[in-house]
Amino acid sequence: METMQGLQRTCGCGMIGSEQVGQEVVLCGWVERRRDHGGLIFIDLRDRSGVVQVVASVDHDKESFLKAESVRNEYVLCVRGNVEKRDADTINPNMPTGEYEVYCKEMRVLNTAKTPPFYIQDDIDVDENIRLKYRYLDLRRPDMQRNLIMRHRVTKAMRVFLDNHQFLEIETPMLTKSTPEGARDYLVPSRVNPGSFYALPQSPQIFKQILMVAGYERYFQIARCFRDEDLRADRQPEFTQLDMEMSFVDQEFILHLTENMMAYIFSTVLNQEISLPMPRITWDEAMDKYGSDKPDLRFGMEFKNVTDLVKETEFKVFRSVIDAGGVVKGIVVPSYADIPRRELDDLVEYVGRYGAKGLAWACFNEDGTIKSQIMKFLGEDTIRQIGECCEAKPGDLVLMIADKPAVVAKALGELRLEMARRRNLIDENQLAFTWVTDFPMFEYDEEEKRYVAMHHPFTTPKEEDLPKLESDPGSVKAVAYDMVLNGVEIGGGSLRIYQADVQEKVFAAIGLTEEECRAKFGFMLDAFQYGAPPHGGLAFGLDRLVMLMAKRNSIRDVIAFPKTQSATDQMCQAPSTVAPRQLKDLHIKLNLASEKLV
RNA sequence: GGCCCCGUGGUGUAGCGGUUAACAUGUCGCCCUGUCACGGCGAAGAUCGACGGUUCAAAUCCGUUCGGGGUCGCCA
Repeated sequence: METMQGLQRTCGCGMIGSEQVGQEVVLCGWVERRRDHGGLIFIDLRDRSGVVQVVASVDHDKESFLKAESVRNEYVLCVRGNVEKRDADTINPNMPTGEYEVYCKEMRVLNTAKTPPFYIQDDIDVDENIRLKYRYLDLRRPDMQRNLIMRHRVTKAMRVFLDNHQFLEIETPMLTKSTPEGARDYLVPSRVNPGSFYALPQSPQIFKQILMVAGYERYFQIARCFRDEDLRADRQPEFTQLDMEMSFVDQEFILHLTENMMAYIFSTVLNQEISLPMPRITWDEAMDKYGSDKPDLRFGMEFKNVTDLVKETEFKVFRSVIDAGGVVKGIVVPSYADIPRRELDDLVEYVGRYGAKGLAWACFNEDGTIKSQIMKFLGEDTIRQIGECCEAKPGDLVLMIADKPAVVAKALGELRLEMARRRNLIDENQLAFTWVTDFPMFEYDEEEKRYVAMHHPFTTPKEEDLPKLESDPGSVKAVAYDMVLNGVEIGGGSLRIYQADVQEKVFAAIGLTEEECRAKFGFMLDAFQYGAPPHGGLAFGLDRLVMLMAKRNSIRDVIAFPKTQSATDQMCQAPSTVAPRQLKDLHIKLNLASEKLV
């Protein structure tokens, strides 16, 4: 094996261009491919900047040619040679550096490599498990490098923008106090305090609010957060937020500032302009029209409420739903009146997964005729009225669900998305941002039989709803907002409560006693008695944002070392058992079911 | 906790009661001076995730289990 002694890298492989022609360069990188033609060997040399073709031939340098014969994929090389423009008939138009090549004068094999389990290139089709086990090879692939480079550029743009707006980056603790409400905490046992545990933060929420009390006025942090819940394609047990908080501002200021930041990020990183201001929709309207608090606005298909048209019907299915306080809503699928019967059956099953007990359909055929399985119950006139209400044109399909409002929202909302995907109605290049505002303050938890904070209990209720905190908590709206992009929640926040009497009422509404409040966040309530300024903020999910910007389907593709669905790290095999001595130090005694003991 | 999909040479797949377990690619050897998914010739490489059952016979059927993915619940 050789060293780089005496050689200094001059540029990246992907940087080779017209300026270097005729010059001697020193390149370092990995062998992507070797093509051996006998007396002439081509090596595609790759580093972070890209790939360039290195030529080793007996005519130029016998010694490096002999080394090139023994080189294999992913060997680490240092090459000294001259950059030449290729002859016109040997140019490779598929390669950014395809007009040039480097004639090898000296080759050093800095390291060998085992044959990798998969090719280090884009568009590979390899089991995710293998990719995660050999993450260092997966990360060597150009598209993964692009993703992580993009992630870096996004965080850099955030820092530049926020610094320009007088924000300070301040770190908050990783070892902190377990908070009630919300997700399960990851716990860390304390050695010096037997029986006590730290929690890893679910978010820096309380600390950033205390920083406002402490007079820092504008704070941000690119913060790691932890939640011990089940994983999804867009959910990891540890993830990263851009966390922000600011004092002496109102909702308008926060929305304006952060949407400008988002425009700056997209402009800087992707060279894409976002038109501002972003559209806004209230939570009530979003639920009413799209059945979701994170509507995908890249396409229409808004819900139409047809309850009034069918409320007098004798049709038992609708009748009983409406009598029980339910609604009947429909969506129009454009130009799909000729939907196959089999697909309709399939859709019934699809909405069933989201709790809908059935699916009513009406095909408004091109020739003016109508086909519907509920025609015989409602009559043609009513079906035509439904069509008019939904603004269905000839050739369109109307799909309807009758159920409790929450079930209609969920099932019809998912159906709307599914039909848009199936009918190819989504423009993948569109960026549909929207703010969703005026979230409910509380939602009712059926399991615990009490109200819980929808956002978190430090969110301020809308001023005009304060009188309803005790009498009708379910109707209280909060000064809370989410930023949504293409149907994905990428950020959310609120104005916070800074007055003790309001905070007390909110705690009371979610059934927290005074003692519980003291025990859980007495320190925060204390802090707020020493001059808490009005403040608010929000947090962006960095992983999801970068995932959307990089057009990936999973946040695992924009996280260097992600975990699998069972929250394990396939590369380093975490979590793992520990030595009895470590447990003893931590005062921990395991109590595993006997069959799980080794 | 529920539901769905996947697991066969290094990698990706085919095979779905009896096959010499097939194909592509990679790997190794020899040849090749303009390739770029180079090419030609040859070779090696799998007890079909694991365990148990049914059967004369199991990669194939059944059960259990492990691992991966998607999703519902969950995720203030």
